[in-house]
Amino acid sequence: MEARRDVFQAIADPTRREIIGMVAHQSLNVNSLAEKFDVSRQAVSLHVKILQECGLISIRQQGRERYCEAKLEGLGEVSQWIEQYKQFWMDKFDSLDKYLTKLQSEKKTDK
Amino acid sequence: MEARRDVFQAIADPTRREIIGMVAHQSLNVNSLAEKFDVSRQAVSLHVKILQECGLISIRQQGRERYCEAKLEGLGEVSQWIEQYKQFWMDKFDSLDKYLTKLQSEKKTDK
DNA sequence: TATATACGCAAGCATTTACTTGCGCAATAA
DNA sequence: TTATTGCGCAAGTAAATGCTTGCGTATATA
Repeated sequence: MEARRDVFQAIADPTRREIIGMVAHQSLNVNSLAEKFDVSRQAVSLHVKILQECGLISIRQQGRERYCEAKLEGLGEVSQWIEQYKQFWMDKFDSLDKYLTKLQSEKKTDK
Repeated sequence: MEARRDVFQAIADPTRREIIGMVAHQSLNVNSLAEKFDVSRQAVSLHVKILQECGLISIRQQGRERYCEAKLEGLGEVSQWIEQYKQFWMDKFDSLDKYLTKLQSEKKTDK
């Protein structure tokens, strides 16, 4: 698990996306983050490390605790990539809202 | 290689992102797509299959050829996910342009 | 100072991934 | 009809991924 990962890879994992979501609202140290998941602290710790390496979060050491803070700008690369295609499909739907509504109704099958 | 993949996973692979990029401009059959890459036709064929399963491209069978057409709406899920965080970091940069410029200069180290 | 807490490092393991090669089959061209 | 071409379906393989279980080490707390 030592390959150089990029942001696209980082957000491919649902657990990591969740971590980003949680940290986006408030900084959390590794342990309290780990408590929210079913996997071990180690597993979460590793996800955190990966996210950090990709520049999606930063760590603020405070005593023996390490607080994770979201660096959402790191998503810019993905945003940019998506953006270039957005217009292509937006035309077909006239408006984003229309599209989102559609997406929402399709998503009802998930989870 | 049989797990149910989602869109985030699909675009995590650079080859698949390239395929999307190519197909976004014009439909291409599997073989002409494969010619553009260093990997075997089979490998590309598999990527195509994955992209299709994730709803990012659709296949139009025409004789013995299978044309891949981009279904960029499939990126909506990712777009939506990114969008929710975009405001968070946009504030810090005032404008998208400013941000993109920054990203660009950082990217000079890549490839 | 002794003990508990927060974490990272590292080794081990089952899957998944990305590819490859070989084979078979239907559609087209000779 | 007989090659040839386009492509999917395995089967096999090396590497990557996600996770776990020890173990070690600072930093707090009793």
